[in-house]
Amino acid sequence: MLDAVERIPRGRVMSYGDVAEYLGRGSPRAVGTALARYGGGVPWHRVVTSDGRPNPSDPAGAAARLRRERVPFAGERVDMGRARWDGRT
DNA sequence: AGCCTGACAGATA
DNA sequence: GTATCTGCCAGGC
Repeated sequence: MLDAVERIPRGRVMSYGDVAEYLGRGSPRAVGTALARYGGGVPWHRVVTSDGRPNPSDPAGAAARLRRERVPFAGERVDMGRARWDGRT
């Protein structure tokens, strides 16, 4: 479950729905819940919403980390389509 | 089992 | 652009 998030390369991000799809099971909510409960020790800041907005919990911190990792930003949002990771590295 | 809540997503107005 | 509705899965009571 969380390994999917751990696999997200530097400079890329994945939406909750993408993680769920990548895992092949669950739903964005399940991913969110799982991360909220067991999300310790994983680059949770690389998980964003489908809009490209960082985590509702720590948007500022996540945005800062993402910027630091050269994640393509589009204003306050992450540039999905470019930063979105398919899972093929 | 049923009911409520939550780090979500997509459609519609 | 925002606001609302519905579907989804997991966890707590």
